[in-house]
Amino acid sequence: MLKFALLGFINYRPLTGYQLGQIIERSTGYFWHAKVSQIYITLKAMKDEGLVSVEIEPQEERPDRNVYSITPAGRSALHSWLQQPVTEIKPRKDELLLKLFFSARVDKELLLAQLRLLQNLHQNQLDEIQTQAAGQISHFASLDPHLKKDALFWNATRRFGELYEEMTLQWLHETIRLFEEEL
Amino acid sequence: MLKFALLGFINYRPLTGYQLGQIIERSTGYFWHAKVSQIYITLKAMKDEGLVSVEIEPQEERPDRNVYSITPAGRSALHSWLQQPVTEIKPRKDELLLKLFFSARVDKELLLAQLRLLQNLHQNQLDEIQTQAAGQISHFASLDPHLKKDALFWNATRRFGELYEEMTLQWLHETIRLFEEEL
DNA sequence: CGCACCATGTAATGCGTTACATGATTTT
DNA sequence: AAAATCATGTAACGCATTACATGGTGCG
Repeated sequence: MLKFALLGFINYRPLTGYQLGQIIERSTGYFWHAKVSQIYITLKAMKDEGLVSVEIEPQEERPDRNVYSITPAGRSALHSWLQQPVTEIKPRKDELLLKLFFSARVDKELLLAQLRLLQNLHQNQLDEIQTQAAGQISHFASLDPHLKKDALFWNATRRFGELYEEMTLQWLHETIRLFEEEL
Repeated sequence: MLKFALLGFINYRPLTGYQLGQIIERSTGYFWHAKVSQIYITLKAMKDEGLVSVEIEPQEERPDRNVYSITPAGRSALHSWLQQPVTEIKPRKDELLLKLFFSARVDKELLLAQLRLLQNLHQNQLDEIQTQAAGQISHFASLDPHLKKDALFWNATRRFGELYEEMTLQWLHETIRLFEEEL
């Protein structure tokens, strides 16, 4: 899966593993992520599969940069992946909900403190999505008129993140009130 | 992590790996899941750690049942895990959003068909959470008056699932309209 | 007749994380 | 003086999936 995320970005322009790490963190961060170490491993596998080609840019005083470009095979793999519909809901894993599920015997105040801390975290996340992420999208869209349509899609995913955080905040609010009253 | 999910359920009563698979599927399904094969592996590791003990119930005509019970060490591990707060938002991975992010050049009708299919899936999921899951909770709560408080927590996690599905349906609705008008 | 259920498990593979290693440059 | 940035990678470990293997019971 990470393979296709990398392919998607390299399809815009040639990139190094390091750059991919930064781009993913700043753009798809709230619905897709990867550690740089894993990106390096995956890129190497993609090269062996023929999906990308590498060009080594020698540098002085720093390790050489490995710049990856998409190949025709890579482009066709990306396209056929994009064509394939998502036909089922992939189950998620949420550590907080798992913990909460079994928390009937945990101290009430500890629990409430924990939920209030999460309110802060999610409020910050929401703010970032509404300002930084939105700004990022309009910035990149302005670089090239061909990216106008792409920006529409980037924004649709950003919008999901926004709604998700708002929903989570609402749930936290509800749950805190419930626990305050019923425990 | 799965370790604690299993521990949490075994803490209610002794269970086999097979039963755990069913229980997880029916109760925590929308925020935590596991394949039975992985459950067997994890239970064995937990036994070696001393968190659970096994009793083998011989059966005729069927494989013997391995019934796992929680040990004092297991109980203390569960408690200390429950005490530890979740202090950061674990990044999620959403295949649909990843695909959508790069879908600017995908055929409009294909895309809309795909999103409408997802509307169905999420509507079904919402229905299940509102009927089957809610019923499951009140059923188990009625078995033992000691579980009243637990039911409050089970329901809080169920409520998250409900809000999540409602939010997703809203986003799908929004996104479909946007694409119908702007593409 | 075939499928689902009960009940356990192993082997191969893939994906991901954490920690480690190197080392100069720029910013705080 | 310390931390972050640039830039790559390996090794060990943990967790998850898929496929395979066994084999009786009960339902439509």
